[in-house]
Amino acid sequence: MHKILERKDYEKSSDLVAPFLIGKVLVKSLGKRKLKGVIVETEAYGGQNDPASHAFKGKTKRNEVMFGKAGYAYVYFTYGFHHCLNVVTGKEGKAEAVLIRALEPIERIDRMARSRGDVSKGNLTNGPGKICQAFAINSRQNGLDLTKRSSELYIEDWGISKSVQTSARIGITRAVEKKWRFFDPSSEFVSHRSKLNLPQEK
DNA sequence: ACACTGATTAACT
DNA sequence: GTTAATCAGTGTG
Repeated sequence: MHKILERKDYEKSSDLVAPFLIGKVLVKSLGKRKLKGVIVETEAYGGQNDPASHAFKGKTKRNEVMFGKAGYAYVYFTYGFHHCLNVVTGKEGKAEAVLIRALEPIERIDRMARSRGDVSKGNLTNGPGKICQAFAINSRQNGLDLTKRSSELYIEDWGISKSVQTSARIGITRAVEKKWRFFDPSSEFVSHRSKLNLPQEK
């Protein structure tokens, strides 16, 4: 049995938790089965001191989960279409979170493809909105405790080691100078792959 | 490979 | 009324 991440793993600041989550395994129950994927891309968001964070302007109905304890899921709906999955980090009240941006699918890939409309494997989970569609994550999972194995959503440590590179965060208009995006440069499942400016590889 | 755009909704100002 | 931590499709080179 793989080790499930505990509360204390999430209680550090988001810029530490974000790279820590690279190589960890996201598990989502769907019926009797479990969908699994290795996290290959994350972004850190600060609280009221980060202009790019949803929490920047204080607590609202939408972001209230961010102001709670670490280790809970913050799922938000955006652009009229998409959900995005975050994990609350840091001390209670600081409203920090880590956005899960991309995964490498490893279990129940067929089920993910069905949810996604049978796109190619490389396009199943290479973006935050795509992950939620493939894993059937929506606002019902907002506020879930990720530190219990009985939860329908949690993260495990399989001891997978990955290299981690940083860059500016994607899709934001403020605080663009912060290098708070973390990803595995060798993974084909990272989002915006063609814009990465990486050395050639297959 | 790149730039641009429309889709569609909840929550915010 | 405006905005948004996105995506898929289209057109161009």
